[in-house]
Amino acid sequence: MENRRVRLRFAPSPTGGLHMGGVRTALFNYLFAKKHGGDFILRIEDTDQTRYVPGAEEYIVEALKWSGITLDEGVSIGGPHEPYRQSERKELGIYKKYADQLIESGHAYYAFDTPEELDEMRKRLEAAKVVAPQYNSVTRQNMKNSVSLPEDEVKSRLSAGEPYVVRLKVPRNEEIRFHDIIRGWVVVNSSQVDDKVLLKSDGMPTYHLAHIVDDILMEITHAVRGEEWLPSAPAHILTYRFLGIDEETMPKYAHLPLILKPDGHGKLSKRDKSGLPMFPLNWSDARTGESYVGYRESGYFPEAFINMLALLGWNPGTNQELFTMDELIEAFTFERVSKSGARFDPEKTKWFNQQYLRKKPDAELATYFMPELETQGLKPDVSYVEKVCKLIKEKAHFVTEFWSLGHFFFVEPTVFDEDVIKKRWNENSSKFFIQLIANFKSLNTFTAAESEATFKSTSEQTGIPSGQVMQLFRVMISGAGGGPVLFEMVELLGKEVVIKRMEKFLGVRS
RNA sequence: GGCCCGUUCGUCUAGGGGUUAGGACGCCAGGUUUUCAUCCUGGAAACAGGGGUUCGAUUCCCCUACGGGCUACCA
Repeated sequence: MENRRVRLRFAPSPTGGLHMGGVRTALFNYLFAKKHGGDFILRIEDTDQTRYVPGAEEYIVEALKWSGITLDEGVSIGGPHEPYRQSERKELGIYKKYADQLIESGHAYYAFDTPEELDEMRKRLEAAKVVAPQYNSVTRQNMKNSVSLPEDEVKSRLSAGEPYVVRLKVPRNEEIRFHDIIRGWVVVNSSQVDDKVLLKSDGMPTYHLAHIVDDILMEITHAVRGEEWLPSAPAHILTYRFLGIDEETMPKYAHLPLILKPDGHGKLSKRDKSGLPMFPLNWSDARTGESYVGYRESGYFPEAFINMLALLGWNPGTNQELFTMDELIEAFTFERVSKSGARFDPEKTKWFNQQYLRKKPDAELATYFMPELETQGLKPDVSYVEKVCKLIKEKAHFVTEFWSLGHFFFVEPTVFDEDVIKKRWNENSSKFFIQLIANFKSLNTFTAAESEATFKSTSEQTGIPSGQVMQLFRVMISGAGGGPVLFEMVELLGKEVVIKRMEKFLGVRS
């Protein structure tokens, strides 16, 4: 074990868009693999034909790519353990072979019960107030399977082609102990574990068999998954044992705490009242026709999204909160993953994005802003857009806010903040601004410092305090009462534009 | 119902037998920016409850409560 290459997999089932909880699971797998110089693998667990959703697999691949989680092996890129899709592996007879092995060694058995009979059994047990109504070492005796039925009947049913499932033969009363990297020792009595279906009647394996077989074959060293798997982990441990795989060789398990809804109760669902995206990318479900917004389309940077996710249920033990992917890889350990579920905070999520927005070079920001400007029918000079970005990025949380924050850098404002005008405008105002226009006109250069100095001197000259007119000035040239640093904004707009807007405003108002 | 997992400010969390229980988001106040935002400073804000163990428990143990998960031929 110690000298084996570290290999982790993310193994989602393509039953819909990958939601953010899934991305976090992928991320923790990825971080650990990379920290230990190992491999990160994407395997698709599409063993449930009835829940397959077209496009889901492609979505998963794209979402991981956008998130900056790169694959070493798996669906979409291939690798030495192909195929990476369980439906295809099933065709190879891989799972059947292991199921047969378990039957031969007496650790699994055939069961011929119909869904109706199973249903009936559960109802009967419930009516009898049985504490744990399940298919297990006790109840299997009364069902139709190769444990309860005479051998020749089993043979004839089998040869008649009667549908069957293969079930794990869980022992009666045995203590199952296993070590979880996050939770420590977990002890469960085998009487709490039911005889899980390993192979379904359509020949497909269930998750319980498939993930184990594939983890063995793909030489997975650590199985990291959500807490919802904790109750079935004892069955998985048992299966490894029955397959003759010792504790040292089987993957180490780590069960991650769940991500909880930002408001209300329960684990994260597909849609949330908070209005925050639950998916990394936009997702429209071909099956249900429903669509969901993504973080990407809502203007989040993948770095911010990942950073936020990483800190949900994990912390570095220091005060550092902003991490690049490389820093996360460096700092990540399972010991610092918390045991309790984490509810995520929409406000903090926005804050992360803001932090990244500020760090981005203006030139990069401009490339994000440019397409928006083009859809507005504008063809501005790139260097001008960069300067605009420099000024407005301090005000924004998202690039998607740039247009509403900075449209006046490109087009004349048409709406003006009437509240500010009502509050500040008086009989002195036009006097001040007429003088200001005259003073501006005499300026040869129009830097922020010069326009500001001129503004002040005009205030002295007219005896009108600048506090009374400054915000009005802002409204005149931008329409809004708030915005970027005023005189920087003035410089960028330029003398001609500023004067023109002031004159126009005064013309209309007075 | 049963089983499993969990429980530190509103939220994410650090800490750990003796601490002024630390940080971040958000919130509030003051300062800067003669405006807004930014920024700076400060503030309010937490160990679920009850029993033990101990000189001393938020920290260790037990119980209760609460929260979450699972309880399919779904993953």
